[in-house]
Amino acid sequence: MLAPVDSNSQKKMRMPEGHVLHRAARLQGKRFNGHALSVSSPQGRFSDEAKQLDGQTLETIFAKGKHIFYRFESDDTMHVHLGLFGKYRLNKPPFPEPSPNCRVLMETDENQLHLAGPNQCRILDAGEVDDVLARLGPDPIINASGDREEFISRMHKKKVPVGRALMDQNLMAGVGNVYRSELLFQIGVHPWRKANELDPETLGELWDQSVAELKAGERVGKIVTVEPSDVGAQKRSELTKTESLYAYKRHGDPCRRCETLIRHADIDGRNAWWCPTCQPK
DNA sequence: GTGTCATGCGTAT
DNA sequence: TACGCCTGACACG
Repeated sequence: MLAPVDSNSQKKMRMPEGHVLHRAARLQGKRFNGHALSVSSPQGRFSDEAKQLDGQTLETIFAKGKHIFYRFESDDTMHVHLGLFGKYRLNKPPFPEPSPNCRVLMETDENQLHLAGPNQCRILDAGEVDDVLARLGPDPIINASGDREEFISRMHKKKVPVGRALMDQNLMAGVGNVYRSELLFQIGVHPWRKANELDPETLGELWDQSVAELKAGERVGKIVTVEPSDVGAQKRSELTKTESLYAYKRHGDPCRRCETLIRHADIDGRNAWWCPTCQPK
């Protein structure tokens, strides 16, 4: 079981939009599903709950939107929402010391999961899990049968800017501030266009683009929306860090397609970015 | 060292 | 609309 020192990679997962949680569920599930876990809370804020879970077998990990659920053999389910700051680390032996703010530490002999800074971390029963899931709109990474139509239907009733609607987790679960700007750029829609004034084809295109981009983000572990040809590259893997996005945080920089300067403005307290030429009002 | 900002969201006013 | 909550990176003096 001895591992070379440099293989103890601390896989930090950032950017807590939906793709991060689905990726976390997949990667963590491979390591922990079906195992009896040692569970503790070095920080102390989850101590009672950790005792309740300690020694139980984890049955499954699943995600919807930005929420992730760990169902144990007792049917107790740990529910985590990372918020802005929450971070996971997956460690291999020899395990590092947990940081003082480590809310939850889950271990087998082979793997350690370190969770710090979550917005929410609590144990739910089956009914409470259903309540959380029911609050969430269709998730493009799950993309279940009928979700596309459901999304179009929900959006079509909203007389609010589409830039606001996209952040409403009840309309579509998993999109955050980065994907909001990127998806609207990709389909050429200005963030202030009213959701209910977009035609069904455009809303369908928005759903399809969300499916494609969030699934790609889940696979790669980061948000990369730029088509390589728009920056003179051959494939996405050749893009540098600063080349990966079209609009997000690029105000004052030229659009990658038309060179118009990217603009930004506050929508409900969060910045949104767009190209005034590619996304006409 | 201090202040600010951030890829989120719930509650109070 | 404001605030509180969770934390870390960065700019600034």
